[in-house]
Amino acid sequence: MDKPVRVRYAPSPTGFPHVGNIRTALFNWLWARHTGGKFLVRIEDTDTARTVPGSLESILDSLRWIGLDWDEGPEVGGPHSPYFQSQRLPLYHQAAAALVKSGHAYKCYCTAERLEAMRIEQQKNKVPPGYDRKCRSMSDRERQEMESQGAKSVIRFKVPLEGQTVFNDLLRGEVVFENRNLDDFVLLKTDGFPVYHLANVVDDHWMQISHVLRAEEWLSSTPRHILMYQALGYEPPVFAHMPLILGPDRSKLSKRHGAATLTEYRDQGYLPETMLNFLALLGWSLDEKTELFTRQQLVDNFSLERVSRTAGIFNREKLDWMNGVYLRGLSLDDYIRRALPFLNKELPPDVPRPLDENYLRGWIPLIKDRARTLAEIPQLGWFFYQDKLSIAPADILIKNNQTLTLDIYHKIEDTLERVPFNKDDLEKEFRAMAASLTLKPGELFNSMRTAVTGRTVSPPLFETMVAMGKSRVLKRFQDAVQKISGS
RNA sequence: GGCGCAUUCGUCUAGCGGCCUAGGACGCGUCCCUCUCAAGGACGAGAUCACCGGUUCGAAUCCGGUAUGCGCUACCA
Repeated sequence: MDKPVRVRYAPSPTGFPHVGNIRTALFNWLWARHTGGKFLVRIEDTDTARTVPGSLESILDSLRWIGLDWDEGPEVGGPHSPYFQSQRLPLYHQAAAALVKSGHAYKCYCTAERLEAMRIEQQKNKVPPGYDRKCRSMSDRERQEMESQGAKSVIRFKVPLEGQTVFNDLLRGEVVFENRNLDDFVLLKTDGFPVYHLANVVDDHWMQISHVLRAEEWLSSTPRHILMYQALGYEPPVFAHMPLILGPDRSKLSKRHGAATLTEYRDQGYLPETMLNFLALLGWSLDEKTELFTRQQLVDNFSLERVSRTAGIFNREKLDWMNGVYLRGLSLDDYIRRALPFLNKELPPDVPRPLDENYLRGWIPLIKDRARTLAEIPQLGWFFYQDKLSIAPADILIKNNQTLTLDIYHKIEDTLERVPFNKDDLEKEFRAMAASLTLKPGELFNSMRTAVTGRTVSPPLFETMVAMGKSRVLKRFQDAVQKISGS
């Protein structure tokens, strides 16, 4: 009885997809994979004026990056090719012609200027805006007249003047619209391209879409679509309107909200598995506690019934936390492989490329648990490469005493020469030194940390020293002695 | 303005009539661990469930209204 599940992600190439767009794609994909149905991608490129170069690639890249593979669509084709609306124009023309013929639509000759003037007038008079249906009641003679003058026309849908349009939203239940609140919207523009509503309905029909899972912003236009399905004699799909993702200011996510596109998150060092997990959880939940999901667990457990109805704000802090969790869970090899692009880009340019792999394998484990994004890794490991350190005297002087510190640093240098250069021996030796100097370990270690790393915050001191290598460490202490003397 | 959708800790959410003196997570605070920072562990602050009525023995959960927020209101999608 139930039709096979066929869902689609239908972006328009008018900009780079943000997390809200991709979340919609994700829910469609999850529903298809969960049910064993098909996931299609269809490009709604009917607005030639607003098409943004590069956005198609960005859309497909985003999908690929988080692993949403499509069964039909661009690049892979499919039984309903082509999957670009700009290449399916005859279908829309046929549908529009059929609607005109059956009396469900009509040609409208109103000019943009008249429409504009009408809107201004409506605003002035505080009348609900909308097309005034001037051309709806034209006689055949008047139409012939316009045609013979070569007047440009659009095709508008003839919305019933009364009655209600009712549909059942899977998430929101029954939604009722009064037809009198709808105006006669445009189906086909003067340039011969369809408007979203027409193209969308026609394609969803021919592509046998079973469920339309789209953002809530479309809820208000759904009655138009239902009316078209009825007029065309198509069977409507199941509708489910997903909650919006809001920016920090609680308005619909848009360009204004900064790093909102998915590829920007990639460039900022977030892992695709983080984004997949996080986006899934923004608007969907399994139970009261589970937060971490593998791709397979999401596929297994996803259900439309558990999709939230309320719009949510994208919580960057939680994203950071989750990315840290995933980062820490990576194997060292995987971690290095993913960090490499960021290291190559951000580490000092005078460090030879390719980066020495042994050296990497030495220090990366020390910062592995400390980074929350891949982009932080070069920052955290910077001092493993940068030999010229700038050091504030206050951070290196012990008991704020130059002579004492100098004295201790000479001892440190002696010790370093003498002791086996491994973590345990170094720690044992320097703890003993601190004790013999009646210093707390921290007093000595923090000063040394500054000498070695140029920072007051670093991974554990002796492991850092070992990873860095004896000669480099000795050099840094020599430099430090110079600095202390000169301070 | 009209129409629609929504409303539980700062944020994401659990809850689908009694298990709720409302649970989890992020963030925040305190403590433990500790050479610093993380990570980890423990504890804690934080929501009169938007408000007002109603239904019911009993309501965060059902109904009505109000308020607020958001969305739509193009020859954009």
